[in-house]
Amino acid sequence: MTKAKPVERELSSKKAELILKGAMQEFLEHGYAGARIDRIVEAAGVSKATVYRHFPDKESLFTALIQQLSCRKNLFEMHIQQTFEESPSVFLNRYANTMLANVAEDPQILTFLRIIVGESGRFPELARAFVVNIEKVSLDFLTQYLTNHPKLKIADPEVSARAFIGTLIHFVLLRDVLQSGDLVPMERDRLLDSLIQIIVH
Amino acid sequence: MTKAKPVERELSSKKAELILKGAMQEFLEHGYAGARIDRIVEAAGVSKATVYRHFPDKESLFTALIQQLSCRKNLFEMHIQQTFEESPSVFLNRYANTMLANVAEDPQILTFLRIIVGESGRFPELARAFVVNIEKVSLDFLTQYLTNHPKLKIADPEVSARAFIGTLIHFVLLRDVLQSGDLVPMERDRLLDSLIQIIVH
DNA sequence: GTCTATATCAGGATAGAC
DNA sequence: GTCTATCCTGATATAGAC
Repeated sequence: MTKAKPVERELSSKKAELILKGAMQEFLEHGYAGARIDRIVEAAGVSKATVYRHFPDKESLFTALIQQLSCRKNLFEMHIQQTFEESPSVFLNRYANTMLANVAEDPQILTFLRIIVGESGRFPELARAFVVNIEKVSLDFLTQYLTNHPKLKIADPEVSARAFIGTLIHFVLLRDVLQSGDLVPMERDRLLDSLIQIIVH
Repeated sequence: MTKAKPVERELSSKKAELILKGAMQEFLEHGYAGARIDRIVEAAGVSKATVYRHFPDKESLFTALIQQLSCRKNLFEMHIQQTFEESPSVFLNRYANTMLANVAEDPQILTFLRIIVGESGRFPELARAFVVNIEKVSLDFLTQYLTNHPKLKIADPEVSARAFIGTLIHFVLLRDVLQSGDLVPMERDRLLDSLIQIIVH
């Protein structure tokens, strides 16, 4: 033990970040089986050998990328102000609109959702990371809110939270993910207003 | 015009059915890009050339198969008795349980859902066929029911139908598709009972 | 550590005999 | 209409120079 290493080594070198960045667009656009290492190489501007020096194989690169994305994408944007002085209706409306706005302004979220669901049979760990990092966080937060707000007397807040988020996810699924909003038309504001009425009584 | 053909020709020959059957397990198991024509050939017990004589290419085979499945799979089993003598709570409970039972007893439905969502970016027509044949049918039916049942006075039945089905789909998505029921636990009967309370007031 | 060059093999699709 | 045999492209992964 002559000399301590200054820093153990930052988790990913510059090249590794380039690779992950290139891999992101490739996997999101083409899915796992459809993704081509050659295109990742080209997008990242590195050689193929470098990719394989950083990641053992295609599968590892894929899971590393999606795990990272599950932490970063915040479908519901949790930094929302939560004050009990505000009426539940107003808060829930802002909460839902924030979520819908996130989806609208970041189309990558849609392809991310498609991948998570589409590959959930072959990569269940990725699906579970998504649920823990995004769905569970949202459900727990909303359950707490519905439980604790002094103006609310909700019989089963956990189910109400599920109904609220489930309806929103289903709406996004039909309209944005499956691109079928015209086949089952529903105006956003009408859905939110009526839904919130149902939830808060 | 010497003699009329006895029957114009049934839509698909025996071989075509074998091919579709083999294609079903292959596409459902591996997705579009991951599916291998060789394995379809093997499963169907025909030669590769025969496949290409019936279907121009892999994409046509895929869309033909999924379109067919969208007509056959009846997620919500529409043949439910709809009588207004029965209370809404009982009916909705049976309706939801029928849907959940369908999912439980036919695991192919799950892989079917994964494919529809996963490939909805590249094959939007398939997603739209699914929405028309399954989602829209269910939403319209339930909207009618909630509108017309004499015991119900629902402010916005269309939204209530969306909330009901959306919550169920979301439940199936988390528990069965994403295989994360243990991460966000929720007992089925509790969800149904509380949800129905919310919907029918 | 990174590149160039290549091994190895499997994919979708087709030609031509029968 | 169906099969056998094959073409050609492009995939993942690695060897070896620098």
